[in-house]
Amino acid sequence: MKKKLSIVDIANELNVSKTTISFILNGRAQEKRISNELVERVMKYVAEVGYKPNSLAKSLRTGKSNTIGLMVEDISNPFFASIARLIEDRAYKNGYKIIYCSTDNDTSKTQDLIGMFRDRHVDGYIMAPPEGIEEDIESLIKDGMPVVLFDRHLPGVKTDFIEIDNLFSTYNATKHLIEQGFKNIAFVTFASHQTQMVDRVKGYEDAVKSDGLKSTVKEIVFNQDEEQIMVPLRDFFKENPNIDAILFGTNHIGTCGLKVMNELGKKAPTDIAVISFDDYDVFKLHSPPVTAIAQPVEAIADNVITVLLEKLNDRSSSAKPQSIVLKTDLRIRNSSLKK
Amino acid sequence: MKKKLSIVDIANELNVSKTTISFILNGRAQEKRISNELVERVMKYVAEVGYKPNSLAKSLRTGKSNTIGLMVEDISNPFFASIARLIEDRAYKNGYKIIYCSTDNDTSKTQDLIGMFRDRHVDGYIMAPPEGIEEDIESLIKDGMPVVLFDRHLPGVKTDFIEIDNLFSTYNATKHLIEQGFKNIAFVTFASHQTQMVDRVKGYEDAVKSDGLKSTVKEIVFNQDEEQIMVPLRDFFKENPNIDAILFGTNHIGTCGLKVMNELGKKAPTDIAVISFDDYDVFKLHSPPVTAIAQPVEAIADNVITVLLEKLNDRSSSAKPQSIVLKTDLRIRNSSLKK
DNA sequence: GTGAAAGCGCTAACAA
DNA sequence: TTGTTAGCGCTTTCAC
Repeated sequence: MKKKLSIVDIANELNVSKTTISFILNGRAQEKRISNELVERVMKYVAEVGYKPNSLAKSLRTGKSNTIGLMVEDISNPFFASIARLIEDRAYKNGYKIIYCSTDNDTSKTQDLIGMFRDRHVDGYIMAPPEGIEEDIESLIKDGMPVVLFDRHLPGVKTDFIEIDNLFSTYNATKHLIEQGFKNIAFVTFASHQTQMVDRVKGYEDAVKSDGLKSTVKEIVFNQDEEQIMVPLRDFFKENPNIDAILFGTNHIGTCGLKVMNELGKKAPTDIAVISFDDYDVFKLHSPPVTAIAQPVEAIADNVITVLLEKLNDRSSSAKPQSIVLKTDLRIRNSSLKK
Repeated sequence: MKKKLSIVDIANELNVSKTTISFILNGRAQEKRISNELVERVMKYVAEVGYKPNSLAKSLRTGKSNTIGLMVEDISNPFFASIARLIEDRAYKNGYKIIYCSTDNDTSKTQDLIGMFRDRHVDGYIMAPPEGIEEDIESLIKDGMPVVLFDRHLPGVKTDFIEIDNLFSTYNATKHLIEQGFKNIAFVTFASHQTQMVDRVKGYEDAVKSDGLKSTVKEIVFNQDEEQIMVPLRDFFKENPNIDAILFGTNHIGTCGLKVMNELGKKAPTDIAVISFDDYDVFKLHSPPVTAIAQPVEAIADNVITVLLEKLNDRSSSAKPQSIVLKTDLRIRNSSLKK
């Protein structure tokens, strides 16, 4: 186990002061008017011995850790997993590492996690915030930490966020079902006061109401566990035999919904037409293919990281927070077409 | 933006030396025979003002970062995403944070990433290693870093790894197809020299050979991009019209395979029987449901983190590396049953 | 039982 | 143009 070289070792070996080395390594040679010759000699030696500055020490000194904290609801959910992947790529390209964690939409867990991230001196936060976390986020912002929210935002908290047009998405999807001639359209979602969920419900309700149809909203308690979602779904189907179309509010519920429909032998679209939020392989490959509200995952990730990097590079600027709202794409497939 | 308290602030406020504070905070009060009274006073004050030691400084001093580096092939792949989720939970429970990254199975990218992790002083490494990374891993180990591999291992590199019985898995799946009466069974996989892939091919070949059947292996160049996988798959189906059963070597290929079959109007199991490695919603919900080789994801994650924590807690022990091989579960569904 | 002080490796103000 | 030096906040040896 060879000992790691420090800047002092380099300085001694080259008979130069460590300051000079530091300047050269940090690209400030020009500014400090250090001779090209020296710069070259140093760079060559550094490359040769493979010296890498200790980033911990650097962080301690500069207060920067080049780390971004990413908090999602559940990293194993395909929506968040794909966002995470894209954010990771872009972050690494810009010299940032990602520490991630799953909040499970649990407020107190998230508070702990924020504490850990803070403790780790992450430079910035990207999160899909759970309910009730407003104060913690505000305190983060007050302390000058860049925070970018996505998938939802916190009304009242002034910070940047990237989200999609949830209201229009479900409105549009519901309208599509209505146009197809379905009359008894249900919306199944997680019980939640989060903005994205509230908007999704509202979009659905606006649409059914505008056509004088009955609104049937089934709210399920948030849970990662499939069985806990499927139980109330089974009940729902039994209690509402007259439903002829259903809109699922998230990919997780959509997948569980399809499973329950399978169990019960209900076929789309003949028994019940189906649309789900989010577009994944499960929906594309299903028989029949399931109509889905596709989120622009790449654009979301791009915007998130772009906004965060902007804030990171320009800490002082207290420019007005940006709210970016992206469009979704209703991918119409057989599951929602009236025969 | 309130200034963060340091141990010195606490010491001054309490008129005690920072050493004493440090001892108390690190649970060495007893050992150092510090008066209970003082301990209490310090603890009370610390709790009151919400003082948290600067972990960066602590890491710099102790060399421990309480961070684990997790390197998977692609965090957005459901297999790795679910493993990541489980590892995350267990790591956090034990006071460790996770920094993750996706290797894309790219050797030089992985080398960079290892460099970053090393630079960040992660305490331990969990990885699904790409090919050609042997030396880097060995150098990690030589430097005393705990490394646990999973999903595959590197022959010749002496370190702990957790994997599944790949050979038996595909052997068993192939046997199942043979028992069902299929005669022209193909195996479609990524071209790779990685242990898990080699074993999967071998399991398949052993099975077909043992029954005197022809072996048809289609190797596809590794790629995350679906289209790049689907193109050779389309060719394969066209060039091999007589295939009556197919075994997909990974979930990604399996999913793409189903898509191509959809395009071409080929139905399982009547046109071609299908089995895929890994068991996910796509396969469960498919019509017909797809027979799958389910990996024990939880057991893998559990074992990985257990072994790593053991090594972390007992650095000195150069106990013989553990190789844990777990069983898979062939979940037989309609896609592989002869009508 | 407690405290002084060295030092982990680095940056940057200030000197020279 | 380069070097000296003072910390960043913490742990730990050694002395009292």
